[in-house]
Amino acid sequence: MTSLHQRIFEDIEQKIMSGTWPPGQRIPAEHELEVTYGCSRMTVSKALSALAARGMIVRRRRAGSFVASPQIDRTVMDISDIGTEAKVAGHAYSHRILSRRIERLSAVDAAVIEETAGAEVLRVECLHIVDGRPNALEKRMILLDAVPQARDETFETSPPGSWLLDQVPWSEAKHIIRAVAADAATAKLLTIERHAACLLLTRQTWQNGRTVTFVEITHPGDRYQFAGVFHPSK
Amino acid sequence: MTSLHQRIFEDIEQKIMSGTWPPGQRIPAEHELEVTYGCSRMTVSKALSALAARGMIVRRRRAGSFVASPQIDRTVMDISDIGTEAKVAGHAYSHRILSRRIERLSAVDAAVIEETAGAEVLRVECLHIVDGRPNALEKRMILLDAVPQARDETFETSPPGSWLLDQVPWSEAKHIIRAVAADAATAKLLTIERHAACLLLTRQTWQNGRTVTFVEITHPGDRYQFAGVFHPSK
DNA sequence: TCCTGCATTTTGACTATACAAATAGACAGG
DNA sequence: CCTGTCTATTTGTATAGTCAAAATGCAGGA
Repeated sequence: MTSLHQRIFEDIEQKIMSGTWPPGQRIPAEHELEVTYGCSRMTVSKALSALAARGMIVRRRRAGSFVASPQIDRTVMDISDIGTEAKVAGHAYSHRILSRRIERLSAVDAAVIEETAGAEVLRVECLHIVDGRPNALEKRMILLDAVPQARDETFETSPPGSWLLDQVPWSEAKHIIRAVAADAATAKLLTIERHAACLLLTRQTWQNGRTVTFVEITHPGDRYQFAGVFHPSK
Repeated sequence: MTSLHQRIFEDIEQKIMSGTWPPGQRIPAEHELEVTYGCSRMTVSKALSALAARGMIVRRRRAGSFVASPQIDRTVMDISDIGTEAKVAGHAYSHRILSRRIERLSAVDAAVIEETAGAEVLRVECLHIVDGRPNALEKRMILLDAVPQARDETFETSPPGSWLLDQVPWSEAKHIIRAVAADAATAKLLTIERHAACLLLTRQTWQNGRTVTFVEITHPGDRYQFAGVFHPSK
């Protein structure tokens, strides 16, 4: 029922999503795929073009086609500092792990993320510091079923978010953005006043239908914003 | 330098963006475009497929290809009520125009939206009410150069946002989302407490490089959220 | 060693054609 | 008038080629 170019598309997509073909991996040339799928080059090309349009692969003449690096954050929107427009240049970034423990998913949490209660999760709290000021408080759950290698990870060298991006090459994500008043603990950590307006970003990430991680990131409202440009073309 | 299918794509896109071909308009069949551009059907098809992938046109066998309805809000993210998950069914929606006046763009505002000072703008303030509760305060500027027909529009029957969607078929948009504390006036209008956390959505919309409108929409933080699902595939 | 130019590979663009699938609209029958 | 059928149109998918453009990596020369 599904067309051939669609099947090829999904086939390769699956290989990329599952990590079988990691970022940077070279994809067989059109001519090779033409043979493996027993079809014409146009059909292969159509599938690869679609993958390129989605940003999953990068194509370069003579060099070949390569699995692109995942950029989940970028595809959604940029998170930029309100004050400084010069966001590209020299940011002093650091992070601090506040807590880290393994526990079993409570019934309430399980309902929220729509997974089965009792599953082992790694809970991490992390404070992100940019140019000396705390700019985000991250509360994360990582499903150890999906990412077993997280069990022994301390996240000291690289924060949970970017560490996960390396471990789980591609995924599906759902974002929710809300405005909330800071509670006492959050206010203290972010060095803002209690009840100050904060941006709360919630992101749940799946890989092949299984929840990988669920994270709540609180940004001080007066310092950060989400921005996105959406054009029909280009 | 640009490829032919790309030229066809841009050609048709321009006709749609400018409103020459309004939503619902039927696009010449592939066979006709094949003649007008003097190329093969495959090339035309590639351009039309790309337009369909971007959601600018809808294609149906035997019927033809049609200009799709603009859905700028949808392409970005859904705005959903936090409380009720049953958002599809019976919402009692109404709006109230709080103020409406034509003035010239101040130097400060001109700098913000990167347009020339002195341009005539229509300023509208509008309160959106859902199920009896105010859910958004909208402060909008409409550039009368770009939308002259707004001069005599009262927005009583249809709020500025949806009215504009009808007038300006397609556009480019930039969104910024921030968390802010409600000031006294806003709090009163939205019937929330002063300093309560609010989601502030700022959107600037262009058509063919000219600013059409600039709007700030304030939502009560405890009642509303922005949500978006982003998947690499499908 | 480093630079330059060239050959070869790989993607990009396009043509011309063929058949399949869907369905709008015309037409016939009750 | 309603209903089912048929047909012509239009898009969807695919093949099998050609020529062009890019650029890698090698070979040869300074």
